Amino acid sequence: MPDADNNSYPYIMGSQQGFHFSFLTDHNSPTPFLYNHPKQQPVQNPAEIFDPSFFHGGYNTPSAPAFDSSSEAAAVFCDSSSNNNLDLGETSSSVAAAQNLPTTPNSSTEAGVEEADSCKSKQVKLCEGGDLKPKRVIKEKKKGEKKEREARFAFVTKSEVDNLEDGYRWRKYGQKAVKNSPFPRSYYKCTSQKCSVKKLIERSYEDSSMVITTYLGRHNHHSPATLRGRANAMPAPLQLSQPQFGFHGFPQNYFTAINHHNNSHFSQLEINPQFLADQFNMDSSFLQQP
DNA sequence: CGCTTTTGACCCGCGC
DNA sequence: GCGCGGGTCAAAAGCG
Repeated sequence: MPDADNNSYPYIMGSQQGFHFSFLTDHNSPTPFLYNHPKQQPVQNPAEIFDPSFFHGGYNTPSAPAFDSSSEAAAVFCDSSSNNNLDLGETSSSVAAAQNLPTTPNSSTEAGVEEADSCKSKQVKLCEGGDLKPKRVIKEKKKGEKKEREARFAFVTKSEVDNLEDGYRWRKYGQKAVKNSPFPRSYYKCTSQKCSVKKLIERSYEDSSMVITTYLGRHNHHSPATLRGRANAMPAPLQLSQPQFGFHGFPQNYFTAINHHNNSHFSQLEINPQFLADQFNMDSSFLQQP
């Protein structure tokens, strides 16, 4: 990994039909293209993390509102798994770091706790009243049991639309102020039953025209858009052959670690042009290094 | 009426 | 131990 202080971002860019991509990930990983925080365990299955199916409905859908010919899209990988906690913030902070975004404290705690709630105590999770349902069910967590970190994938898109059409249906379940950013982060879950994929969306503090989208987990079902045949609404999502990507190992030779970001948490990766071309139905000749 | 969004409270890991 | 910050829950409100 030469040139540890190379701060250029992105390293690899590609463009076609008005779209521009860039890729980035962590460097502290046994496998170059995996995000891996120094405190986290190595990722076991790279294929679980890099799931190109996340591109569905995105980069090859120039007629979709968020990806019309006037918009640009930059992609960022920021993947991880096998962590003992679910630190979603890691992703966005990583992305922010990748973009050299400054950080400031948010005001999540300035909202007072004036309301008289008998559930105030963190130890007492039940509301008053014997037969009342618990206000929040605390899942039993075995001691020493490590929570699997979900596969994650993030990219940055230049768009006026926050929630980009990706062919899946999402239900918003939260919104939080982001440290040092005037823009909140929205939390979405896939509405499909038994699918626990989540999506985080926030707008870049540095460039408000850029939307940072982070996916966590893998869909265990097909895109509803695909099933419903929305060819008229938008071009068919990129179809990727599962045997190549999903569960049988990722073709590592598609990537080459080049260097890592100056914050020492990132690697910048060279992506095999042919691979990218294959995935985006592009002519590999368009790929170029900045 | 059912689904989604909003929003404040709660949970929890981490750094100090 | 405490506070911060990120993530999640769930009741209420909104909407088609």
